[in-house]
Amino acid sequence: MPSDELKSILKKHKLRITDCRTDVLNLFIQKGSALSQGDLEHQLGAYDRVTLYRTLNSFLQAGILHKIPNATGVATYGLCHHTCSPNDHNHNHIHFKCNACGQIECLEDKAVPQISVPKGYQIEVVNMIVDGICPSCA
Amino acid sequence: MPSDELKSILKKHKLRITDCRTDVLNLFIQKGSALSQGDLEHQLGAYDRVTLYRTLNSFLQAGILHKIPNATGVATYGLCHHTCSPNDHNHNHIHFKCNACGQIECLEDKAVPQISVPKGYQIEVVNMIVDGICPSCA
DNA sequence: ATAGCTTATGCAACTAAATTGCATTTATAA
DNA sequence: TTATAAATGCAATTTAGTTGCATAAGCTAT
Repeated sequence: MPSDELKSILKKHKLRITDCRTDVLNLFIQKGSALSQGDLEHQLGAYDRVTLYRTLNSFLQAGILHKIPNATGVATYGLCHHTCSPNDHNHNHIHFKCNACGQIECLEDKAVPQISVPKGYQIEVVNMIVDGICPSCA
Repeated sequence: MPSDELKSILKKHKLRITDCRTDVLNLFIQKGSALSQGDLEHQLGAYDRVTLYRTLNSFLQAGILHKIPNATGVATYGLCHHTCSPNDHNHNHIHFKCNACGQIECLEDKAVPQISVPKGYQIEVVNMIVDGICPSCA
C-alpha cells in the first residue's frame, strides 16, 4: 500500500506518523490476518519489542485494531473494518482460528448472530470465535 | 459436595484420586463460575502452583473442564456440563464475562446459535463470549 | 525554515503466567 | 503388601507484557 495512504489513515486517527506505525499498519493491511506482537517482531525486526507493544496499544485505543479473544494466551489483533473510534468499536464479525496453521482471521462478511441472555445480564460486546481448518490447510 | 461423589467423578474420567484433584473439583462445583489457576491458588493455598496448573491440564484432557477463550491473557476454565471425553467436548453454551467484577461464567442454558462460514472453512468448535455486566454487579 | 513543546522510541529492569526437569511421595492394580 | 506408574513439590526457565527514564523524533506556531 502506498505510504501516503498509510499516513492518511494514521492522521485520520490522530496518531503521529512514525516509521514503526506505518510499517505495522502496512503489515496488517498486507497480511489480512490477525497478528500478535510476536508476529510483528518476527517480520519487522527493526523495532524494539516494547515499541511494538505500544504501537498495538495505540492502534487499539485509536480504533485501528481490535483485540481478538482466544484461548492461546497470546494477545492477537485484527484490523478494524469500518471507522472505529476509541469508544465505539462497531465490528460484529466472526473470527476464525485455524487449528492447523494457528492463524486467526476476521470473517468480515459473517455477522455475529443476535443472542439473548438471562434476565439481569447486560450485554456490551459479543465475540464469536470459530476453531477449525482454514481453506489453505484443508 | 460429598467426597464420594467427587471421587466417582474422577474415577469416571480415569484420573487417580488425590487431595488436590478432589479439592479443585469441589471448588469448581461449589463456585459455579469459571476459575483460573490464580483463583485456585488463592483459595486452596495448600498446593503448589505447578500442581494446580497440572491439575487443570489433566481435567482439560479428561473432559472435566473446558478452556474459555477470553482477551484477558489469563487462562480460565469452566466445568464441562455433560460427560465430555478428551476428544469430544460437546458443550455449546454461551460464556459471559462481567466487565465489573471480572468473573466469567457459563450460561449453560444458552446455546450458541448455528452459524455458517465461507466455503472452504471447516468448523470444529464454536465459542461465543459475551462481555457485559452480570446481575450481581448491575 | 525553525524553535519549542509534546510524543514516540529504545534500553534495562521488572512482573506475571505458564512450562520443564528431576527427586520424592503417593495411588492403585496385581 | 509390594511393584509400578503417576502425582506432587521445588527450583529454574521461558514467554508475554509492563514500567521508568533518557534520548530522539514529529508536529505546531511562529
